[in-house]
Amino acid sequence: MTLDERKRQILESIVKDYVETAEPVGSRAVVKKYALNISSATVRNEMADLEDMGYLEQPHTSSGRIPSERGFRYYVDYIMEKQQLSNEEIEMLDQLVDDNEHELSQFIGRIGYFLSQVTNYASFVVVPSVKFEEFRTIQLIPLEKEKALILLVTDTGMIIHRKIDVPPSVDEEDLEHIGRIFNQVFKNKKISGINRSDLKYLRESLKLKRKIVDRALEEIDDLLKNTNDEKLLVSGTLNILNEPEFKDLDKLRRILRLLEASDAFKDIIPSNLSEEVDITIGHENKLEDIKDLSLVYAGYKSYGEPGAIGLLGPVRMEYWKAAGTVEAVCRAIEKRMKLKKK
Amino acid sequence: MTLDERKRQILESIVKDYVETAEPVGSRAVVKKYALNISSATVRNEMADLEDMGYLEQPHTSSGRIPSERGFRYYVDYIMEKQQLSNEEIEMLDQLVDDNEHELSQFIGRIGYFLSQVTNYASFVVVPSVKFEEFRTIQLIPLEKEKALILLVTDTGMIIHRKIDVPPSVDEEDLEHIGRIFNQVFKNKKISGINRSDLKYLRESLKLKRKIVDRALEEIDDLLKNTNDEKLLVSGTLNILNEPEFKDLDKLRRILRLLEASDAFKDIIPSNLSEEVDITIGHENKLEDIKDLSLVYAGYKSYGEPGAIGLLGPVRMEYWKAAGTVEAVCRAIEKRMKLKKK
DNA sequence: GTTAGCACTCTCGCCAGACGAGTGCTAATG
DNA sequence: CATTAGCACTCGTCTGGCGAGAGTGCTAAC
Repeated sequence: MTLDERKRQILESIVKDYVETAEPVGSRAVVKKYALNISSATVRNEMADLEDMGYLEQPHTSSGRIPSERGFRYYVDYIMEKQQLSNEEIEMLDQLVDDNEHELSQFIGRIGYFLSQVTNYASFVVVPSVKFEEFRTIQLIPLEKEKALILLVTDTGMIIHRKIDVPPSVDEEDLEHIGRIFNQVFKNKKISGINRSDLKYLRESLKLKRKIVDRALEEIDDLLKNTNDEKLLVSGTLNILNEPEFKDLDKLRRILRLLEASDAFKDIIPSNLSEEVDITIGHENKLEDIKDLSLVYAGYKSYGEPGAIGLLGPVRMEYWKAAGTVEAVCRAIEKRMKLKKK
Repeated sequence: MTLDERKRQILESIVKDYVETAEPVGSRAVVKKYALNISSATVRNEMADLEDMGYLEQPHTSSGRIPSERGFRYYVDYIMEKQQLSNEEIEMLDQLVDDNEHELSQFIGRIGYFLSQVTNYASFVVVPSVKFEEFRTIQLIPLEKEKALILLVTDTGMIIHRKIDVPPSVDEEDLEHIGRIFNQVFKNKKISGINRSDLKYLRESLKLKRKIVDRALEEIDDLLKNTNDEKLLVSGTLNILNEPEFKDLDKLRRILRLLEASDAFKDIIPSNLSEEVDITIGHENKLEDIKDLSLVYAGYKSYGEPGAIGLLGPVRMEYWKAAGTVEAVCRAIEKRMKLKKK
């Protein structure tokens, strides 16, 4: 598994050059561009060795070499150093973290956008369902005739709402009264802390309005269930248009479709998420459609729930830049989480 | 300007065939496919005439003809009949209209999605800023330490909110008190109806907390300003990948970029919106980037404010289907608006 | 072990020729 | 006089061959 220093240098040169140009790299190019003190013939010998070992491959007998997926894997594991963000980029990121006005999920969305902008790949973010702790307030707000809005605010500042029908027998004043009682019961309660006696109390205080109370409870239950699913945000999908490997329209279409259908997309994200940057290359991915794409991703925690953030690009990807940026972005999310807590 | 019956039939045949196959149409094909009782030679003569008049053009001297933009224009103006929705489609649309749970803007979003699904073109919807009439409620909800949520609900069921900082001198009880007073002043008031004396009353009732009151007012003002911009929703952008005219990657990229950047996109929508379906073909569009696309669109009213909805496709577009669907969808929106009002 | 040199391979772009779809024109027809 | 059959002609596309160029592998010399 270990390569001598020169082979590593040559492999690195080929990776860098191929990522940049998307063309097979010849022995002369390696010597010239990276100013090694050896002749092209030597490089040729080494390249032949590297090919035997499976790190390089030749599209045709008489062309230069390109790194195989295994070659990229070796590069990523043993040679690559993550590239730090530029000062400018660091500043942009800091600004995102400091802007405290927006909700966490919005912040994470912006982080995703940042990621795709800086790297020129498609980014994805899995925002975990916010398992909030307590209700902060619950309200019933009359709208047009026979309609009202159920509105919940959680301690995390998330707002959940739904419009419901109100029986004609319940007038605005009733609604207000019911809302007050609801709020009394739920306010600052943990979700798990709502017990039978609370519900009983609720029903008894409002027994004349049993119908509307039950309806509201039902809706609240439903709302809590439905807001529980994690969200997937994707941005920068059009970046893949720039990659020459996707000049094939059919391939392109498949990938863009995939990126648009978040359901399918979720399957591609590996489940063993650590907080370290992880990389899967080409056929290491399980899903057929992305066998010629690579993922660079990492996990993070949002209120204790695991989320994921990462990049999707061609196998011929600037892994150093991608990994560096994903790492920086993860640290930024952590920083933000701490900021929130204090 | 008027063509005799036979020329119109031939033009129509060529349009239909070309839209279907994206290939130049030959004289024989016209006769065969559309079972006209004339020979191909006659058709050739007629086609030559139509070309002289500018309704057809020949990509190369020895190929069939394709409709020119002028030809499409003639077809759309004088020949086309809008194709009605299928029963199945009508049912889907009715279901959308009847589902009363969601907010109007969400409904319109779904309508846009429906439009793109049914026609296989990219759809756009301009949702006008909802100039709501009255505040239904206004609340201040304490969150973590020194943070609170300003929450407005309008009579249209729209919810606007923002997190603000609270000076440490203001505790939770104060906040609740302030919220109540705010609500008292604003509740069921028209925006325009909030006058100096209201504000004066507000300030005086809470003069000890002047700082937080001013801050809140400022934020409310800002919120109202910022939620005032109309939204643009685009869906089905990937449908254009199916059109053979966009196999040119560069063209494709430009268009997809355009569709993603809503700012630029707004410019393409003509401003003289009637409630009739309108069509602009190719170079009739002002914006350079869509000179080889066509628009099929119509205006509608949402709470009296003008919005727009339409389709974007290649010049070689199924105008009959597109126009029929846009029309149906507009009627659906109208229907929904009436439903709301009663 | 490294390097210079050389024959060899394979791709790519270019060109010529065959093919075929479709036209325009002419002359014949009702 | 409109319509039609027939035919020569045009032009795009497909195919195969050819030369140039890039890059290799191998051999022999250092």
